[in-house]
Amino acid sequence: MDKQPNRTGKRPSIRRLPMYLKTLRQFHNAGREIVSSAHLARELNVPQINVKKDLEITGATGKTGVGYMVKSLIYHIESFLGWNNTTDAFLVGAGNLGQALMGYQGFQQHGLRITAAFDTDIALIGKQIDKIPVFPLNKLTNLASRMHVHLAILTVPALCAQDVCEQLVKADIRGIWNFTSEPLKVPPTVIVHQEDLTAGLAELSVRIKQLLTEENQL
Amino acid sequence: MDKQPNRTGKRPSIRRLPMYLKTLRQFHNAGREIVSSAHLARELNVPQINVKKDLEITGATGKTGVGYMVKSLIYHIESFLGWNNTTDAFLVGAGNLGQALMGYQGFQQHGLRITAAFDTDIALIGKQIDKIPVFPLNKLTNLASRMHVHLAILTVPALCAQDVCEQLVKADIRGIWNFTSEPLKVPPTVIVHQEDLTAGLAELSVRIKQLLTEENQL
DNA sequence: TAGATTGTTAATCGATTAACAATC
DNA sequence: TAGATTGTTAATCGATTAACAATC
Repeated sequence: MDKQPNRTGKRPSIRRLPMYLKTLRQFHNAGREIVSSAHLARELNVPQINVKKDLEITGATGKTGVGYMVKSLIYHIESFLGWNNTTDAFLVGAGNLGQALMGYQGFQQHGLRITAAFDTDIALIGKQIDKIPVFPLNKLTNLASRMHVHLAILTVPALCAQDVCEQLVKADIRGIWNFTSEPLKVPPTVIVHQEDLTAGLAELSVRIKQLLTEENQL
Repeated sequence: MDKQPNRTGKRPSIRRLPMYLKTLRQFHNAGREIVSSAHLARELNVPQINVKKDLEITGATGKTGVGYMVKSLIYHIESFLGWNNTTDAFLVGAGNLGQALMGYQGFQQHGLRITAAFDTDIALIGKQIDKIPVFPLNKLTNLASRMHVHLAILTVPALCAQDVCEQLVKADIRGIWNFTSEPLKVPPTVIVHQEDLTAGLAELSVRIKQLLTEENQL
């Protein structure tokens, strides 16, 4: 019987996949057809065994003694992440951060298209930001069902995050990419992915502290 | 002999600390003086044993049978993260994302103050964004040494990231919070913290795919 | 054949979870 | 005394690293 590769697995590996994908696309554009895990490892400054294990979870296979087909790796990573089909998303909260994300062209390369933005600020409503129209927040439920959108990027002020979140749930949004610092309460049928800048800052802070104390000990 | 708590440790725990800190500050403002790990756990929807272990790495201690002093926990978390003293930072690249980060008031509560921004865009230079002055990029080396700044937030376009990074290293910047998708090459005396949006998107994508396939199996 | 590199299994390491004695 | 909760040690789980046979 075929052994199934672990298709559920491994948060850390999943987080590393976009990095491989980006490099592989560059290789592909440069005309390279075959690549070894050692080559990718060198390029990205990651241990080679790590690369091999990460690629494994996508179900990609290579040829012993040769390497992987670049095209095949790209295909397997994209399929594994669901980035071969574009997913439409709404952006909720067209402030500074929201506008920054609307301007980020990279999303479309990662299977994500922001089709509309929503805000309560009258100065923004009716405008287009990076070709994305901004609608009043109360139109969201209606448009979500009409446009079959089930993914929302939440970039509103923390204070109204839970409030807006409940509107999203009512609009049958199933995935929320939460850029606010507010932990959202949602029913189990809705997924929240918390994007937490302060977590990154905490990590950096500790590393800097360590670096400084090490130096002082010299 | 005293046993030293593990002060180096545990990336995942470190990333969770800001969340505890935020809640504890709220409790403090509400006049609460004592809190148990179980209470924090309930509030934040985290397993109680997890809370206890996370707090342990900061060196905080409580009273058996009673709980922790809120003030003491805040103190220990802040000290552990180095957030009791404010660190000055430069923001490099005052585009959409850069402006969003300048506007994020939360940084100051996390020991971080952006004292100046840098860009090559003449339209931005000389302006103030959220009270932060924008200087030409070529002034960075000079100002960094004069203002004793060793931390930079990098929000330039990916294409010039490595280039700008090398200028930062020359300016004796020791920590770089990298918001570009470009993996930076730096000497070992410099710390880079990679803030990778596509990693978060990858995670969310996989979780949504799983949710959808589970539902289809019903 | 010799060298390279995957596929796969085993060993190590680190984080999470569980259990329980100590004590307020 | 009884209940609550920390401090601490042990058990489990998962991710990383190592080793090596298979094979192009």
